Amino acid sequence: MRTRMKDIAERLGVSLMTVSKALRGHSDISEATRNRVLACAEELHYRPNWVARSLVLQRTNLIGLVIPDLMNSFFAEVARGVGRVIEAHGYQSVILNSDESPATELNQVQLLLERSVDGLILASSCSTNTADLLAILNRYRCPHVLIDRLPPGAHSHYVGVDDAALGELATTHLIEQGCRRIAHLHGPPTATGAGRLKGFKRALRQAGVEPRPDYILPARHDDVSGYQAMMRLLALRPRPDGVFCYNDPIAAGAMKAIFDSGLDIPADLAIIGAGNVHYSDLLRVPLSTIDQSSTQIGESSASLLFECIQSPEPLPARRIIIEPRLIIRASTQRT
Amino acid sequence: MRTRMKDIAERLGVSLMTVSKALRGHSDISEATRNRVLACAEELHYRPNWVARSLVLQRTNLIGLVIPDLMNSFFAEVARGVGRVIEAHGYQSVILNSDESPATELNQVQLLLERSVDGLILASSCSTNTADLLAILNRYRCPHVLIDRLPPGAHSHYVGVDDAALGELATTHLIEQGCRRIAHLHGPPTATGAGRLKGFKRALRQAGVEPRPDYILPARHDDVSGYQAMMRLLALRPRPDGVFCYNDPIAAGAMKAIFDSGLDIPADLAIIGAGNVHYSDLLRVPLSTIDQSSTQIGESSASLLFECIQSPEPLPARRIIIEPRLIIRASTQRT
DNA sequence: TGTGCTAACTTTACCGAAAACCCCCATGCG
DNA sequence: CGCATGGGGGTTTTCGGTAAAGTTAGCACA
Repeated sequence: MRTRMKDIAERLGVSLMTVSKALRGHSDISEATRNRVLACAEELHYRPNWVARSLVLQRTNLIGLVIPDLMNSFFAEVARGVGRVIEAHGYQSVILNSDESPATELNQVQLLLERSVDGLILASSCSTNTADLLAILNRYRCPHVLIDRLPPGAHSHYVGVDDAALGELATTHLIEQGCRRIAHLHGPPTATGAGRLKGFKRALRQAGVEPRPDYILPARHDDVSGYQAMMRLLALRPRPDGVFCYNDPIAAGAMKAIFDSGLDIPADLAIIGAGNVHYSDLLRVPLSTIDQSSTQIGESSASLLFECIQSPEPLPARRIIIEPRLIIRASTQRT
Repeated sequence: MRTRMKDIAERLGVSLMTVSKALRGHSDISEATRNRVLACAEELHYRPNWVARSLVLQRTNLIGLVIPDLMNSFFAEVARGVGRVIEAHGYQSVILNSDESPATELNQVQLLLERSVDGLILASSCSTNTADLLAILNRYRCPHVLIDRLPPGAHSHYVGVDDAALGELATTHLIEQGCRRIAHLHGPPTATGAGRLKGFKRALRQAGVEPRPDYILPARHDDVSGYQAMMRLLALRPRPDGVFCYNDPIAAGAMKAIFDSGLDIPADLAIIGAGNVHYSDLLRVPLSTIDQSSTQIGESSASLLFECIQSPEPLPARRIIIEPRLIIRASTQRT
């Protein structure tokens, strides 16, 4: 049986409250008593029970982290960044994988709130139907920070990259590398996906090229879907000579499709992704990508969340927008 | 303010207990009363408070998952497998990254136990000094399953691959591919690392080759350390012509080192890893590896953990050993 | 001698839910 | 009419800890 404060109190013949105060270094306990309590606690291996403490303090020291895909190294890095910051504050995180499903996500958020997590960091897979999600978040008045994806209509704290700028940066780079028939494999229909698509189109128009609808195809979010989408793209005539992919896993899958078709990267097609996952550099052809400072997103969102948690009243919504950085590797270097 | 059962009770003019029973479908509440309670709960958006429930039920519906490196897709896949099983049971997981540090891990396990998690799944980074860890686990009598790494002296439940068999399988494959000067980059000094090393040596001796000590070098667990270790290996004369790497990230880093040195894979050196992370196939040269059924490890360990949680008394320690499977790709195909 | 103050504890209330146990009244039956 | 039965609910205690409000003894001071 686990030792409780009560056990220590009985053993020492003092009241429970004395033990409680002594353990927390309260001032009105004598040095002698405190030492007796501490020694006894040590001897009985006393450890506080966080559930009980949470109930009375109305604080669980737990935050929820909901992300769409832990297998994507981008989000794994975000999680690591979050973990580093919160563990330094004595917090831990419940990490949930929504698998890009808005329904699953809604359910997971609901459960986290029932658990009374002190805060929430959420990379939402919601696209259009965000009302329910936002309603729940508001009802619980639970501090939360959205990351990577900002659902339309949300006026929450947000940390992420400027997606239109990201799309423009990637696409412009392809144009500068001499690509003329540029395609886009877009991801899930989130604000992030929409922003990148918008930047893609804007860059093309700025270069005097009208985006071709048949060059814009949906993928999901993983390499398998990237492979499939790329195969369909390769069947088109004229074939694209450059592809901007929503993220690196899709780009990696797309590259595999290109090799399997006997084509060359970047000679036949240039490829660029987004996210700069750590293995991009190790791929068959090192992948050009747009860095989104994944670890920094994690750390910043966690820090921001703590400000919210510590603030007695809600803070005005803050947006931390990270500048996308172009990482040029072999997959786009045609010269 | 969040709705409590008490609020419903007051609003309806019944006792708190009536509400509690009605919500849980207890038999001694009339249909009429139950419906009134349910309607009111709906109207006030009542949601149970899990902290309070945990305190009285002595059950948090939370399990702890401690892994050495979430950035390694192998462990991300394990986490996904665990998540799938436990969420179906209404559980969630607190995921912690020990970063291959035994001290961090010990601390994290301690904290999880203070949180009264109902169970623990642990891929321990402990090598020699496992006494503290095992003592704590035993003291709390918290059901736990070790995965991937079985510390010496532990008589806990375990799910993992037969590491000696894995090392032997990988090394034998290199021998069969015609490699004669075979090196090994071993990982952290865990039982897993030791087992793979043992299998490596055994395979060599079976082929009548005495393992050369200078061909056995330590790496940590990530691609960066794999790169560095490989660079040292490449400086040796005669140069190895085959390398078995502790895991895929190390192998990926090693491959990069080989390319950076202007050598060819597999013509100059054949490389094999372990873990079969999902991007192995997308690397510069698709990586041969040993599959460890990561998702299955996650699912099996979670299922086993639930058996422990549900069993009134401790189950005899069970070991689920998964057979390693050889995945042959280009990095070892010399013919 | 009485008063006030303070150090060092103790008591009481509470956090939100669940379980054990008690209670009241209607009904049935001999 | 008296008693057992049971449906439908209420009271109290418990979980392990915290906060605020007592309580007691000892000492200083007028």
